[in-house]
Amino acid sequence: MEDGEATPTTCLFPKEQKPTRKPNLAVKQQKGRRVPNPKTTKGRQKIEIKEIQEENRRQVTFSKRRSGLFKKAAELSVLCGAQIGIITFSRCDRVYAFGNVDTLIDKYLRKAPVTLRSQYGGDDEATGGRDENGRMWWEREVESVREEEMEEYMKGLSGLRENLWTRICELGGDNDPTVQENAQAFPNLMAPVDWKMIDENLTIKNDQDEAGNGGYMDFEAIPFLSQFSKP
Amino acid sequence: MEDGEATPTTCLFPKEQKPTRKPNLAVKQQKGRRVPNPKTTKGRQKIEIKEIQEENRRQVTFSKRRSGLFKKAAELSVLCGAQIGIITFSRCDRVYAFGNVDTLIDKYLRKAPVTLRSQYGGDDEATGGRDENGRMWWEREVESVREEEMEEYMKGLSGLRENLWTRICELGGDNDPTVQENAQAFPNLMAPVDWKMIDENLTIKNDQDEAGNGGYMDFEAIPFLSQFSKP
DNA sequence: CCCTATATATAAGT
DNA sequence: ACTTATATATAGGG
Repeated sequence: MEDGEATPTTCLFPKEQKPTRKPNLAVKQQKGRRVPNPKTTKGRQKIEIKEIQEENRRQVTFSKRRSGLFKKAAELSVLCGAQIGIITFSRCDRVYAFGNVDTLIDKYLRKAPVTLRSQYGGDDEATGGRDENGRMWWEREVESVREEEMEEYMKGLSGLRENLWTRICELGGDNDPTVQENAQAFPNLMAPVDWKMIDENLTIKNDQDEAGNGGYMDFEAIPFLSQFSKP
Repeated sequence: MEDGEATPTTCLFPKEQKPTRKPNLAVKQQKGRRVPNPKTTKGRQKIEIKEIQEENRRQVTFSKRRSGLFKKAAELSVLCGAQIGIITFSRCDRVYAFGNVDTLIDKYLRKAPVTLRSQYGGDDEATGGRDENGRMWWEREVESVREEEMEEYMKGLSGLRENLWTRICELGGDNDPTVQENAQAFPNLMAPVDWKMIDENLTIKNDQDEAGNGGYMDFEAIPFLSQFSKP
C-alpha cells in the first residue's frame, strides 16, 4: 500500500520513488565468493499462535498487530461501506478502540441481538485455552457452555444488565429518559474550539500506554463531561 | 499457519501432507518452448481502497475480509492475552460479531471511557469520505467535529443514553438494579442440553446472510430469553 | 521507527 | 469452494 512501493508489476505512479534510506548492506556481495548467508535479516519468522511469554516481545507484537487489525478494519469499512467497531483490552485492561464505538454499541443494543455464533471458524492450531470441542472462548456458542460456565455466563448477562443500569444512572437518565431532554443536557454553547482545548488538556493527562502511545482517558478529565463520571 | 503447510524452513510436523488436490496445470510446461504466460491466474491484484461499486464483488470481499479480520483478532487475542470484540454492520445493517461482545460492552461501559482519539493513523490513500484534514469518520476526534456535526454527535450520545435506558427497561432492571436479584432472573434449571436444542432451532430460524452464511438471531427466537425482547 | 526477508491474506478466475 | 499468483503484514534485529 503506502504509495509507490515500486512493485515491478503494478506500479501505477512511481511518484517520488522513496529514496530507500538504507538499501541494506547487500543482498549479494559483489565479490565475496559463495556467501553462505548474505542476508541481513532472517525476514519474518513463523510463530506459533500461543500466548507470547516474553513480556517485551508480547507488547511489541500487540502494538504491531493492533495497528494491522485496525488498518484492516478501516479498509474493510471503506471497501464495503460497512460500519466497524473494535474494542481491545490489553492484558492490563487498557482500552484501545477503533471506530465510533459508542454509536455502534448503541446500534448493537438497539438490535438487541444474541450472538449465539460468532463468525470465524478458526483453522489454526492455537492450542491453549480450548474447550473439549477445540473451541476458543470467542467461538463458544451457548450450546457448549458447561454447567459451571453457565453460571459465569449468566453472571455476565446480569452483570451487563446491572452495569447498563448503573451507566444509565451515571448518565443522569434515571429520572427521565426522554431523548429531547437528554439532548439539552449538552449545552449548545460548546464550540469546537473548546473541544480542542479540552482535547489537548486530555492528551497531556493521559497516562502511559503499554507501548508508549495510544490515547485514552476518563470522563473525569473532561470538565463538562464529568457529569457522566462515577460519583 | 493451517497445520503442516510444509514450509521448507520451519515445518515442525509434516503430518498428513495435504494431497494438494489440483496441482494446477503447470507453471512451466516441460517442453512448450517459451510459453509467454504459462500462469493460470493473474494472482492477487492490487486494488484501490475505495467503496466497491459492483455489488457482487463487494459482498465477496466483505465476506473474505471479515473472515480475515476475525482471524487476525483471534490471533492477537491468543498471542497477547488480550480481549477483543468486534462489531460489524454490513451495509444492509446485518450484524457480525467477534468475541463476547456483550461482556466487552459491559466492561467498556464500566470503564466509562471517552475515546477522543481512535487508534490507527491510516497511511493509505482511501480518498472518499475524508474531511478537510484528510481523516475518515473513524479517526475523527472531538476537536475536529464541526458545528453541524456536533449536533449529530450529541444526538448520538443522548441517543445512546436513551437506548441504554430503554435496554435497561427491556431487561426488566428498571425496578430493582440489584445484581443478586438480577442473577436470580436466570432460572438455574437451564441445562446445556436445552441450550443446544434451542440453538438448533435458532439455526433454522436464521434468515439469510448476505453471502449466504453467518448466524444471527433475535431474542424473540429464544423462549427463555424472550423476556429481554422488546414488548 | 526503520529495514529486510518471509509468512499470510486475498483478487480474480474456475 | 478451491487455486494461483501477487499484494500485504510482520518477526526479528538495528
